Amino acid sequence: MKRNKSSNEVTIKDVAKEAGVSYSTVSRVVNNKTYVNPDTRDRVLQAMLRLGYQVNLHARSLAGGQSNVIGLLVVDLTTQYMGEIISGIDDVLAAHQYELMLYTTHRRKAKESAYVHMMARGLADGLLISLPREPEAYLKSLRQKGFPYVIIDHRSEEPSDLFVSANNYQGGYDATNYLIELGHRRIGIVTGWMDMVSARDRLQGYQAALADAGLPFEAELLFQGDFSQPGGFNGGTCLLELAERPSAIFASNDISAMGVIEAARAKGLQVPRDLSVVGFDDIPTAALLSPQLTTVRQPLQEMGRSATKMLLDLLKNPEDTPESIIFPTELVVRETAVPPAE
Amino acid sequence: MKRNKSSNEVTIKDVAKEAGVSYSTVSRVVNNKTYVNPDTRDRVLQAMLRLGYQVNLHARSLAGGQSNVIGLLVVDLTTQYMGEIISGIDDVLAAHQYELMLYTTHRRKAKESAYVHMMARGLADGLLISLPREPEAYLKSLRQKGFPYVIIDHRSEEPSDLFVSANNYQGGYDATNYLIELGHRRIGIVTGWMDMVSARDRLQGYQAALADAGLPFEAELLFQGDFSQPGGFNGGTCLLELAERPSAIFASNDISAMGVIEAARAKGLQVPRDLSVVGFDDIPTAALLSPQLTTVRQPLQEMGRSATKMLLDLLKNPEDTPESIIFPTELVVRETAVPPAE
DNA sequence: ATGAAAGCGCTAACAC
DNA sequence: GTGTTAGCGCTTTCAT
Repeated sequence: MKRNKSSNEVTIKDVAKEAGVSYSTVSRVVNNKTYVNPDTRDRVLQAMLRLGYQVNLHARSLAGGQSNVIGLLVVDLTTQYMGEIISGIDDVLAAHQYELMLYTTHRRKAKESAYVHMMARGLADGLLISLPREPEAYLKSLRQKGFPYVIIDHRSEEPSDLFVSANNYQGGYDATNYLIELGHRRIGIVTGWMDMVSARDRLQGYQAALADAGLPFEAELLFQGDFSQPGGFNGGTCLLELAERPSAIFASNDISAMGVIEAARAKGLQVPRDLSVVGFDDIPTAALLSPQLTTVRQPLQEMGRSATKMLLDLLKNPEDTPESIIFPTELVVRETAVPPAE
Repeated sequence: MKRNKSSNEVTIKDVAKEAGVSYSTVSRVVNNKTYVNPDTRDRVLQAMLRLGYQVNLHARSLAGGQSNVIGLLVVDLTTQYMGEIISGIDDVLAAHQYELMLYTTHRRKAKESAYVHMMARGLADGLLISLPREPEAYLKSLRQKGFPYVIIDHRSEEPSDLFVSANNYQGGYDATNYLIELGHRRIGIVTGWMDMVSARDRLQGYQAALADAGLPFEAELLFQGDFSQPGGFNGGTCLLELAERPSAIFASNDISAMGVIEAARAKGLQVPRDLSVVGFDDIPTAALLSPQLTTVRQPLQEMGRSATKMLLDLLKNPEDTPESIIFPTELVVRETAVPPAE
């Protein structure tokens, strides 16, 4: 079975013949790194146009060139959270003629590792890794190879790792502190996946704010969520069934905040009159809900953009040592948090 | 500059040496199509494991194999609409060990064509094209090559094209008819991009419903939108400034319906009391708004899944001639449309 | 059942 | 400045 896919594809050799030059000259024109006589270049360009030549990226990559593809590892594509990040990534990739190859892990650790290895095998020039679940399983081997990667939304403990993140600790602190300042004393928290640093940081911010205000941290006010709406719903339901019900809940992301609000409604409670809620992320939907969601904003698009820029920079100048970035978060005061009733 | 990327990568030859066989045998084991002696196979498998072998997809593809990559062309990644479709695509791709390569056109026609050609050049085994803007520019060449592709959400006029779509005409009809049945007589419409068949179909459904009810189609009640929230806002604003204001508006997708609602609010009007609104798509956010959006549901995930299945089927059995699918739409009655005041 | 060898299309030395 | 040539890692004949 001879390949029929590319059988009638025009290659560099066809162009060479058409232009009456050797095919390495064509390669030079295509890559335009080395100097080529303007006349020759023109002839080649003409021939390329006439024949409708297109590089074969596989061949290029195999031959030692670059693939001009960036791999992106994501847990799940369907969230607005990811949508925002990806749009940032895509912005800068498009501006630099890079392509995006997407791998969705669906939160399966095994896949995470398999994908990373595959991409690092030549498919991609560099890797963007978002929300890694078990990074140590493969990051070590990437490091050994010197394969470039940047982690998004994960404050890596490994000093040599490059990452872009938001200040989750401060965000958690601010959210909680805002509720405290409004007068709340019993403040519940619905956390995210606790195997993620960002989720832990938000929790620690919550605890620190409590401590700074002289408020006790009570285990019964903590519900381990999973950054999902059902998770938020369950969390909200549990917390609201407590004998001494919290007057406010800090949900570790907007989606779970929406779940919490749903739970409150299911119990006949009104938000914010009977329960104040603060989320995290500030996804586009947050402003569209009614009441509009008070939340902590992290600059997701910007994080995607920065991570991508860092990676491309690394690709261009392997000697560079860019610095990881931690973006500040910002409390966005809207309608779901008010002083407690009494 | 010798490639450093793959310098220390283990290849098929390393495995061959380790296992004491020729490297074509290793290839056979890897692809396990031809028969290989069980013992030999075992030895090779062991060696692969020991060495941590991973195929180089570029080499495979170059040598005439498949890339196991599906290309997806999208206008814009950030919408929930796309998110839903992609998640459907991703579902079935993951189940079949295919990878997803994403190309975002940002609505630039030129990019659309360039990308398609590039992918068809070997990067991808098949193409999924969503919301094409100017398909005729490149579909012809794909057809000539016999390169497999499926179009998503575009009812192609070309009989040989394979597509998956929803019944946009019926959806538009149902939405409008529902408003008519509620008692509305002046019903505005905010359309989508009119170069898209689906947008035109929705409009025609609207017109047909009007006609069937003996209602005139008035040009001033039509606003050409662009499927965006600002577009919906502008449309809503214009329509609500009409001397004789419509009592209901059919927005051609949920996002622009949200814009229409925003416009109504900006004018001090309440939805649905002063204005009924019906959207299209039923994106997840539609149910989260308050009031909840009445809309026409199209099964986006399912559309993504079906298209992908069709494509993979085509890849497996090139002789197959699957049929294009038009999914039924479904009116989802929620809270934004009620009988007109009076 | 397995080995040998010819490319796939391209890049990057190396000559001239 | 341009041509020649040796691979990149793999699949696939063609032998044996």
